[in-house]
Amino acid sequence: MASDGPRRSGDAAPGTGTGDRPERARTARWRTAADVLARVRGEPGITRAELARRLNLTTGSATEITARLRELRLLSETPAPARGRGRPTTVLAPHPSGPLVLAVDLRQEDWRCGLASLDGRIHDLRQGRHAGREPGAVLGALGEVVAGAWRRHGDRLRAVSLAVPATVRDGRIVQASGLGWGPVELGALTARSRLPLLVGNDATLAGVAEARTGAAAGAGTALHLLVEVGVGGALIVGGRPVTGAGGTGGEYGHMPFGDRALRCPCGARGCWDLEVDGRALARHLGAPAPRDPRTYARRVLARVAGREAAGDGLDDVPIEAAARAAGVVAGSLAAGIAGLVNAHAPDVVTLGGLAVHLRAAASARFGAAYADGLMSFRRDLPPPVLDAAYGDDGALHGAVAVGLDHVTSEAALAAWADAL
Amino acid sequence: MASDGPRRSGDAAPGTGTGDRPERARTARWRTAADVLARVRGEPGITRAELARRLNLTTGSATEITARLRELRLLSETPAPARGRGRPTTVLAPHPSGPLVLAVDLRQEDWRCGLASLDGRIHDLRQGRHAGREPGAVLGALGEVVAGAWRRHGDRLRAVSLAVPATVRDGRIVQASGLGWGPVELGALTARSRLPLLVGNDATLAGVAEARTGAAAGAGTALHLLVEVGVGGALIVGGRPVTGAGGTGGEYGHMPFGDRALRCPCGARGCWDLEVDGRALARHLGAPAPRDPRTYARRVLARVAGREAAGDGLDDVPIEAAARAAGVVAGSLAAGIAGLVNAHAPDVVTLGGLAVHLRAAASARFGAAYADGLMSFRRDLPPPVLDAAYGDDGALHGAVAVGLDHVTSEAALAAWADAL
DNA sequence: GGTTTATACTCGTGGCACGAGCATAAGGTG
DNA sequence: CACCTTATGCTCGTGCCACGAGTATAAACC
Repeated sequence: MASDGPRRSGDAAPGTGTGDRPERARTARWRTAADVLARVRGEPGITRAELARRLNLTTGSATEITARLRELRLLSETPAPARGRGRPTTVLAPHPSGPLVLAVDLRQEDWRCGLASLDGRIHDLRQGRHAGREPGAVLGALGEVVAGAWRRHGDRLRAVSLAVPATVRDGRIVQASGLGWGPVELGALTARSRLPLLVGNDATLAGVAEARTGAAAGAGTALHLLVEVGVGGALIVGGRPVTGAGGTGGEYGHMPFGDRALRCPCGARGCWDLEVDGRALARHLGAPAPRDPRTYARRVLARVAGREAAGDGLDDVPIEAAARAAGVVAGSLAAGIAGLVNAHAPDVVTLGGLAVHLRAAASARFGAAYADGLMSFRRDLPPPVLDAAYGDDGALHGAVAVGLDHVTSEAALAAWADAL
Repeated sequence: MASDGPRRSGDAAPGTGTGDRPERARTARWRTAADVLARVRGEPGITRAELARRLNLTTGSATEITARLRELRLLSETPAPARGRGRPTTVLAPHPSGPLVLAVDLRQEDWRCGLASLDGRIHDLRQGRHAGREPGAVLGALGEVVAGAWRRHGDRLRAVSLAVPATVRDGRIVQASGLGWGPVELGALTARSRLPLLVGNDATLAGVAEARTGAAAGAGTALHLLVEVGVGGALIVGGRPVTGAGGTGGEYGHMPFGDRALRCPCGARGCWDLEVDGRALARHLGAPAPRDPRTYARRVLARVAGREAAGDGLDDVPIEAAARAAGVVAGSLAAGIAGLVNAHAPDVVTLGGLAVHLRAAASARFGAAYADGLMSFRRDLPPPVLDAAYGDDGALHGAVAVGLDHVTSEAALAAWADAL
């Protein structure tokens, strides 16, 4: 098969060769090691004995492989607290001088970054506000962040993983309406350090985080939907997002679930986007289109929740009207979700951003519209719709996850070992 | 456990160990063999030298592995036609006494089946009409087919792969509206032979066939849509369909792209289903709902194409009206497809069944609605929409593909070798 | 202090792919 | 027709990995 989405190396696609040297065995050899590291990440604090059971390793193999990984500065072992009889085992943890991933979450107003070790824990969290909105200024600041981490950690830093509030194609930004950006190249961020740069959409990465270790943990197929201005999201299968050609998928807000008479800024018609955010609330309230639909929506929903703020500019909006509008919008959201559930049959649906508040503001209406939109055979056991566990931190944790996937791939482990 | 980490060749369940013995190495050992067989299937008639290049094998490894696979009755080698200088190589083909898969396509009026060898070629194609519509009668006949193949081929038969025009959950039919069936167990088909039984939706499997070796061959992400009564389909990523929990996904026809006022027999509202098939054509023509929407639609579209058949019961329908109705319906189909393309960003879209004729009957309207529904950044290079290459044979070929995936899995190869 | 239990360690074995060198079967050339 | 060129196949020693069986160890239990 041709090159495509899930870029990583040790992948599905019984396709053509990797194109590299005859180094087939060189990477294949790391298969078990990669599995071990994945397990350590999935269950931080796992003991060696437990690991061996999970992976069906004999004790001999476990001894060998942990020794190897310790030697390679990938894992460290510390005595585990005794539990009952038997010889004490050890807890597996990332090695203190093992590989690191720099995860960066670029947001509309600011950025955040953190260094992640192999267990997925984030250290050294930093943040900063954008000085200006221009791509050059923002990327300059991020470039400094990358350079700083590279200076401090040298070869321990193995990848940079970036979450952006934008449509991403082949590692480049196609458009970021929230930032007011058109196409932006990102390669400069790691040009000097030559680190692998992984770029993903923020909603997609938040979905990855939820599916791996968040509210949808354990789900084979999970659907994450993030509402802010419009709807973004991702379908995550086996922990990997389905992002399509070039990674531009996940634009769920541009399915025609809405009024065909409305033209969306994206260029299409009837987009779901227009039915579920602040713009929709304003329409239903007879107000003009808000300049900042996100803040506007939060204010309206706060009003519904009885937390009216003075000077929110909504003094003339009665609570009943706000509640009605929220109900309609929550219904549109739920109906669309039901359609997506019909099509994709996720085990769980997770909600992020405004969607959480929208549902809370009109939960009965939401639940009714959800049930009403499901095919009847799905109603016996409909996929639960859960609030995101990571809140606003999903994108950063998702970036960590994707970065570590890369670093613990067979090829990357082989490279790490080669470098001693 | 949170599905996570780099997922290897295996399958879904990224979770705990396989649950089997410590037979980790026993199956892992077959990784390269599985890759070789996958390649032989992907490129029937491939030579040994070409294979080695594709998989980055040294000539020594190629010698060893082909010898092993020949010994195991998985592959056979025949001299390849010489091409230029150099020592002649051999063509790899399935072994004459290698494993076989029985693929069965259960359709509304009849069934078809064939035996497939490792290269995916179908031998010994048979078919039969259903004597009665009752599940018992139909499954009885299919049981005979399975038993017959098992008698004839014994242990060479390694799996039965079944395509059904139904919603499938965990290998069972949930409902098959075309057949008028409710839930149906299928395990009895292979209870005696104890063969693995793989069950899939027909539209999903047709999509698999198109994505592997049909019109979408080479696509990393492909979307297949089949219109008959309503719309079925599948998103295929890396050759594997995204079928969700229990395999019930792919019900694209039940996304609310349509008129929210219309209640669908499925229980939901506004289903796309209702906008794109014979029922929609009848509505737009002011005719009562047809009893057999599929035949009705074919007749209307034949009329549009100028192939009016006497006695088709449409004598009072002017061609212009039929063309108008077809245009509206083709537009609805295209608009929905555009929405799905926005959400999933496939490399290619393939059409099956009525969808092909619908588009042909109103190609301008279809093309316009498709473009109009795309996000503007997708319009530069929109995914091509192609007619299915396999026509009505997609489901059977897809069943073959899935069956062979199973048979050439590492675990199945280990089992085949153990049985000598 | 002895027993039980769970786990770790040692070591010989088999399997696989590799790499280097040699062998072979064609086409091309004079 | 002898000889060269080219592409490929074959042999064999090597390194690496996980296995399995047996042995050793460190705790809790009695």
